[in-house]
Amino acid sequence: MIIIINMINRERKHSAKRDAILGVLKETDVHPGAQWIYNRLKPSVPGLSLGTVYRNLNLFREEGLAALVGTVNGEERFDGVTESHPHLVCRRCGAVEDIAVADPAVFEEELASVLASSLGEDENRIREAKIDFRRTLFYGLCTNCEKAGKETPGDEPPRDAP
Amino acid sequence: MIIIINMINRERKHSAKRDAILGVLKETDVHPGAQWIYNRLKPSVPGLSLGTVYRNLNLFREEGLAALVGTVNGEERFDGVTESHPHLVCRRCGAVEDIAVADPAVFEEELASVLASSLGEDENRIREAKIDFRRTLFYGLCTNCEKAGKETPGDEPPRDAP
DNA sequence: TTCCATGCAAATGATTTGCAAACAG
DNA sequence: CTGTTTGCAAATCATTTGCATGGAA
Repeated sequence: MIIIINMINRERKHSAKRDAILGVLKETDVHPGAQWIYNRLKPSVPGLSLGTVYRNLNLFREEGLAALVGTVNGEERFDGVTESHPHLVCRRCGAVEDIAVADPAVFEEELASVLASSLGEDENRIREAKIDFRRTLFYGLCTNCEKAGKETPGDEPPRDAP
Repeated sequence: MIIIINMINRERKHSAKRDAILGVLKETDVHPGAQWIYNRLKPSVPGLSLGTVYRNLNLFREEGLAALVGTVNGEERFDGVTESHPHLVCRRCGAVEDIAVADPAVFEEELASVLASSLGEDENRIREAKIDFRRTLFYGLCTNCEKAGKETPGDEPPRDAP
């Protein structure tokens, strides 16, 4: 006899604020953190609170509607595009950019096979089975900082850089 | 005429605590955070304070004696091996393991060429010049959690996982 | 009605920092 | 001596959480 105990039956209800937060995340390409989204939305959604942004971002992540790109300067940065793809983190200003690979799925496959071929065969099979997802961050200068020139001071490098 | 203004002439002085911290970091393979190092050292170095661990870890990073692997559950994890190489982050317990590739340098080269071949030629040249380093994190089950079986509950997945 | 969603503020946790004392060169 | 390193505690900063209220089904 199988007893399914539905202890946590979390039915989602509709919410305008939730929609707004997800909307911003899907529209922008800055890979924002919670505070950025909050600032962006505050004017148009007066009653909004920062805690709500945090709560919903975590919901989105659990539901697979959003992905975490990584931590930059201690702040978690999100992506409305959930398909795994590579990112560039600017070592000067901390901006996060998409790296426009032709086909993200192909890119991920090739990543996986680079890993596979770098491992011994035994270890290879072991690892293959265990790995769920990859996160590839490249560190360098974003397009803006590139233009500004390497000498421009002012911004500190992200403290999360290697 | 060249004038070198040595505004910040930070001469490093010798310190037993500093040595101890770096020593632990070089000896272990757990890719520890500051607290772990502190706990490890506290018995043998009674006067040690957590702030000192933080301060020295940051020094090591600036000097290239240590590298930041990434953030797991909000905690920064360090590596005494500074040569760039791939890591596995356990999605159950948050452990960080080295992935034993045959030759890290070769692996990094291949990563770079996967990226290069996924970009258009123009974009390729642009990106090549800009990227300083890569950080590749793989998420899955660490060796211990693999053995323990997928059913074992108890640990939450790292909240920094994608 | 009945839960879910939210605002608000307090709580948490990791990391940083200010300051005076201890210490290395 | 002089400047660096440290302990300690307070300060920061991002994120989470408790609780009472508002809102959706």
